[in-house]
Amino acid sequence: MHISPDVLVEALRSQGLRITTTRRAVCAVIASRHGQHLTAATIVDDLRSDEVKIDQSTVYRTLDALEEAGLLVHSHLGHGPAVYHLPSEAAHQHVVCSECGATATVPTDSLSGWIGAVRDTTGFEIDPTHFAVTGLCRTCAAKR
Amino acid sequence: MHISPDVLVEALRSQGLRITTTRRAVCAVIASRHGQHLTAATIVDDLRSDEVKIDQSTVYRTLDALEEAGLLVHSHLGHGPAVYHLPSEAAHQHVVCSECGATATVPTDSLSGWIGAVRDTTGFEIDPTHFAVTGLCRTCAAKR
DNA sequence: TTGTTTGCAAATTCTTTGCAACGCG
DNA sequence: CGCGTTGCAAAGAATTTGCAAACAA
Repeated sequence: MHISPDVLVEALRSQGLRITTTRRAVCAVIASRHGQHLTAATIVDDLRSDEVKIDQSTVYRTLDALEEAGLLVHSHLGHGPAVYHLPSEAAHQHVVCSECGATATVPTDSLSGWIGAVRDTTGFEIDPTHFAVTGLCRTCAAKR
Repeated sequence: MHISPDVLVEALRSQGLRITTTRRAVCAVIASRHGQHLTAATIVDDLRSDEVKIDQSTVYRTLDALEEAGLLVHSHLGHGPAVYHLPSEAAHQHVVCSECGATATVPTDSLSGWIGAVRDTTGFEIDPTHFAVTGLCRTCAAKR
């Protein structure tokens, strides 16, 4: 249930990218908060409160680099910022309450039948993890 | 396969809202382009080229009013602006190609099994139409 | 008249980009 | 040293908001 920042750093290196202090720092945050819904802003705040000086554009660029290296994926939970996580945790579909913002996840494989049907009828190869679906959580649905 | 602008206008009236020239104009565009993927910007452009002077903020506010009246729904096709359509056409799920932006739709009822499973396991009542799912269209998938 | 709407401009939110200075390899 | 990276500031895209003037009821 833990990942070492080094894995991320090494992957950057193997892509021919330079290992800088800021990239190390971003990798450290991702590793330490592994499993959480990380946003670019969260990372910036985390680092700044750790007295690391970093610009948000650098964070976005580092996140992009990690994503191109296949070490990170992001998804969009309704409105608001994109969330990043390790691909190993990505085999789930995000479900967000449009009323209160609560989130839940369901295993993506429960959608495999539907994905196959879409492929057959439209030719689209669906990646259900990139965007969340919205709905109402139990509490908000009850209020209606 | 046609809707009269009057239906929309009357619905606004029955909500206690005032019928103004601009609201009529927005309703007219929605009615005339019924079936298409309408964005706020499209409506503004349409009206302006029809020599109707209207501000985008007014369009957004009118769209909100129509949506609250239950006459319109919007969904998010990946990045980019929200698209609006009549609820009668809403019983479909949007599928967008993350590479080229091509869209397809699939009937929502093909997802009903999954929606039921999500309700049972998480308590969430999913509205699959509000956000599109992304993937690769046949052409872009073939390029990989 | 009076409370609702409108237009305009400015603010917001999230993300990207141009560019000169910086620092890894 | 040279080119990839960074910080900064500004640009962008989509949408929202504050406010005084305009207008429907």
